[in-house]
Amino acid sequence: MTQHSIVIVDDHQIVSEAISGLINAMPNFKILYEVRNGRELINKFQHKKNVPDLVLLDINMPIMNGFETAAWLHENFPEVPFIALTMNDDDESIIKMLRLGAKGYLIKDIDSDELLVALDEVIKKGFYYTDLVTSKLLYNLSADAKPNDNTNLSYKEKEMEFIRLACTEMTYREIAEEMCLSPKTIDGYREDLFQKLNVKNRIGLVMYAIKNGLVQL
Amino acid sequence: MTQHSIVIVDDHQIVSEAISGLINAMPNFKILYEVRNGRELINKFQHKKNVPDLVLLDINMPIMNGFETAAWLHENFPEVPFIALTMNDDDESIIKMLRLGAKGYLIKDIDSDELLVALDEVIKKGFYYTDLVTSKLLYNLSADAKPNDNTNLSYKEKEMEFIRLACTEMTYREIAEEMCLSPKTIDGYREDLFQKLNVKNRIGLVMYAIKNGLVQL
DNA sequence: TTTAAAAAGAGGGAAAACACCCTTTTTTTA
DNA sequence: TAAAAAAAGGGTGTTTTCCCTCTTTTTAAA
Repeated sequence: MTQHSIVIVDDHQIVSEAISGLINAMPNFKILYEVRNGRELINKFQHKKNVPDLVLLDINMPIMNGFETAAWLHENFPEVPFIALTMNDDDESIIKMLRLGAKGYLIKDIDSDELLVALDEVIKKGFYYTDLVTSKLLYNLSADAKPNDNTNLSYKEKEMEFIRLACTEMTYREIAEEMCLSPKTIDGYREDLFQKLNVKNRIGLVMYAIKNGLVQL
Repeated sequence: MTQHSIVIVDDHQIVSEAISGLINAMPNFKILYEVRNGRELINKFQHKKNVPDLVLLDINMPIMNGFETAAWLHENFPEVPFIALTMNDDDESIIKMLRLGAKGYLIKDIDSDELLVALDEVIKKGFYYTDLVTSKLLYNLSADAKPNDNTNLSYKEKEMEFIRLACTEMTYREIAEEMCLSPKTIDGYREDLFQKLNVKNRIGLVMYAIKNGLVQL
């Protein structure tokens, strides 16, 4: 039986040690070493003998976080699979990690059995995606298929009207006329929305509106 | 134990019967009826007693195919889950079906055990996605993995690059820097494209790019 | 029912960015 | 080597963006 080497990237020493012990207890896996952030991992990887068969990666870390580390890994060692192992269970983190090439995404409260199954699967078939991850993927897919799923962020009637018109070639002056409001009022809508949606300019607003199905194509 | 009712929509009588027999052999499932296409299913659904707990749906059928049927189901009976059970294993079919709300996607050469597992899972937790499906979802997620087939539409490399960047919040000055060109050259690209695509301003360009799949969302 | 606060609408002014002319230089290529 | 294409520049008016302040209307509380 071949023994597979694993590296843990996590700044929480307790967690890191616990996982380490757990994995070392298995005959077919062994922890090569543990590091506290991405920067340390990069240093280690300079020596070929320090490149493991798999990396377990936390997200929240000082100096170089999980996303940056994932990007670096994906770019420089695409043949080394990594699994995100983190507390973050928000959509953005999951999607972001998957985009960055994560072969699995585990929430830290999983039981040890599942972790070992995940390691096994990733080594054997290259990936291990839980139902949570699958559902995020599916949701991501249907994001534009469900235009009227904006119940979380309620847009007022006028605001929606403005957003729709902002996605056309009309100038704000023309939009104001169309909506029977002063251009200055429109200016107010614009500023409010930029702030609320965290965009810099009208292009950003348009892209947001499209990505979130606020406008019909 | 509750017995769950299942309906098969498939024009291949042999397949339909085989699956039917298989499922009826299980104590917790029973086939309510079989139909040969979506139109027949719609007719059946007019009576409330004919609405099952789950639908098994083929894609290639005469009169009303699987996609149309899926769309109708999703629209009119969103509470009735359906699993696509088909020969098509191409990306488009899978993605399309998932978009239409399929709770599972099975290729017809699966063994009977897996079909029963799938039925169980869909009834219990609402969905059952195989590794094949998951991998398609993941593939769909990665933007650069799906090159848009507009390469033939005479957009030069630089032009495409500009269009992509024009769909971000970057200013033209920043785009110029990113592309290692003078802002004035970018200005030229812009004017050419406005003319060529018959748009008035950057918003128009962005909308054109999105509508024509020139940019990935 | 009055009153205070919040929200919507409107405005002034100014810098930055966008859009549109037209001309010149450099590079490609036929 | 001449023509075409790409890159770059000059100048200018318009639009956008981002500060403010102010009035009117709605809403909610006293």
